[in-house]
Amino acid sequence: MENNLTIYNTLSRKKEKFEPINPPFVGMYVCGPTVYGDSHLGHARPAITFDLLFRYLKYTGYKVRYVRNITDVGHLVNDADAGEDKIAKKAKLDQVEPMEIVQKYTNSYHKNMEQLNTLPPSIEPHASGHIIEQAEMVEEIIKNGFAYEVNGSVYFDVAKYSETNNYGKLSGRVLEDLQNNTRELAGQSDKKNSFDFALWKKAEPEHIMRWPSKWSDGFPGWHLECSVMSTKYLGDKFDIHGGGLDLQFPHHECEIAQSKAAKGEDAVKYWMHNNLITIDGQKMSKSLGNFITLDEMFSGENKLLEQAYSPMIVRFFILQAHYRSTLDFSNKALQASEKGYKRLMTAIKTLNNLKASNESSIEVRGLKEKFFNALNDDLNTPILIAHLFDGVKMINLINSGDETISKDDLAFMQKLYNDVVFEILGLKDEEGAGNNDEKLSEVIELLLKLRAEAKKNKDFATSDKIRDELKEFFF
RNA sequence: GGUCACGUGGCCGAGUGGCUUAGGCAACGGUCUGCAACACCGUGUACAGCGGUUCGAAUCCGCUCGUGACCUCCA
Repeated sequence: MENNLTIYNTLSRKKEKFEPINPPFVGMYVCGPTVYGDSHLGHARPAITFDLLFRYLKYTGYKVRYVRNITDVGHLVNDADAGEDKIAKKAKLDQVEPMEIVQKYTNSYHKNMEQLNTLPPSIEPHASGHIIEQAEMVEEIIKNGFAYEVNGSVYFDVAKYSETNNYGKLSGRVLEDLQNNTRELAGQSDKKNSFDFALWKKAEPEHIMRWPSKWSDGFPGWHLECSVMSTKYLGDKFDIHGGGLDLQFPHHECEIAQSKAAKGEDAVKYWMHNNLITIDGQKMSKSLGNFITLDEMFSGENKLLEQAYSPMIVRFFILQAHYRSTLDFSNKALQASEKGYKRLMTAIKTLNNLKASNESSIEVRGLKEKFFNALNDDLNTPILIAHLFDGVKMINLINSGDETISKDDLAFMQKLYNDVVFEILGLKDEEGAGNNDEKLSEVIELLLKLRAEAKKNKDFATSDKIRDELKEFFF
């Protein structure tokens, strides 16, 4: 499969040519959500970034298996050693079964992701469905001498691992620094070193989510599920592992260590990290409480929001920034995206109705190369979108009669825009007030037709009435 | 405190040595329109500060200031 894609590999801190291990197949694993709350704007970013990559690789012709997990075994609320299960905590509050929480928020995550027009992953494994495999990996790691058991819990021995491996190579951390800087946690710790991390945790009596194992009734460590489920479905070596920048350390660093300790070789070829969405320059996150849920974005029901922003506006907003840059949320920025997005959609409609001439007075073929060069440069969607607007200008000039386009060139443009905007960028036209009620939009069409007729007959009273009343209903 | 990023015009946001006046939004001027909205065309302002390297730096190096991320569950 031919491609000129380069992607930034966090491991090497450089852009590298993308060469699959096993073409035409591509294996891609992305860290999914912990399902204990509504998904927020921050969740949209990796979902859209890697949806774009998924779409583009498929468009190029690769057979892509995209795995994105659901974390539902409940990780700890606060610190590693003496916390409460996050999901169990929420369950107690709501007086429901933990798995009910899991189901509820998995459903809402799916709904939001569909609204954002992200394609469902090929496989969406749940951590709770892979307890046995996780226990097996713990055993492998113990057998290979990189883990130790204390009081029913099993910890990864980072110091031992570091004798023969470079712990910290992904995040650029140095073990000595970690030793000096890791905060002393309150309470006793069974760990040999503060930087060791749990592979299996013995559950305290009040801990609801628990599974039996040879070490204790407990639950798997937080980094283990990704190591296990990625290699289970993509093989011991696979192409791409993605996730948010905040997962780089310790989560992904630990994954690397676990996989290497268990299998003897690195599992991942390209590590990709999307940057965070900020609000007033600060990271938007659950712990800071400054997040806006996607449902709120779409409905406008949040104090920070001046209006509702439809899923495609959010998608376009995110695509207008490069995935490795921070993206600052503001109403102004969203509103700008809304206008830009509508302008693009209008132009595409115009393009589809354009009349061809005998020959083209402008050069349109060069656009394609510009579009794909941008995409190939580490998915530089802001540049791609800038070039899309170059084409928008051409389309409008042709439409106004200032330029002409040949039949072949027109067909070329139509296919190009359709492929790039809808298939690859995953945008879609949301006309009809975001309602997919076809009957309703037909009725509106009818009203608009009536208004046009009234205007034609200089019956402005009627036409203005239709306009104003429709406005009342937000159209 | 340690490690690592970043600082571009009114706002968002690309660009990493020499014509990209990137692009979007806003602003301004115009076209269209019964008025308006929409749509379309055209126009301006920039590279945090200081110093250095270079024929030439927004782009490389150093320092200063500012902001942020990670070091603890987090996308």
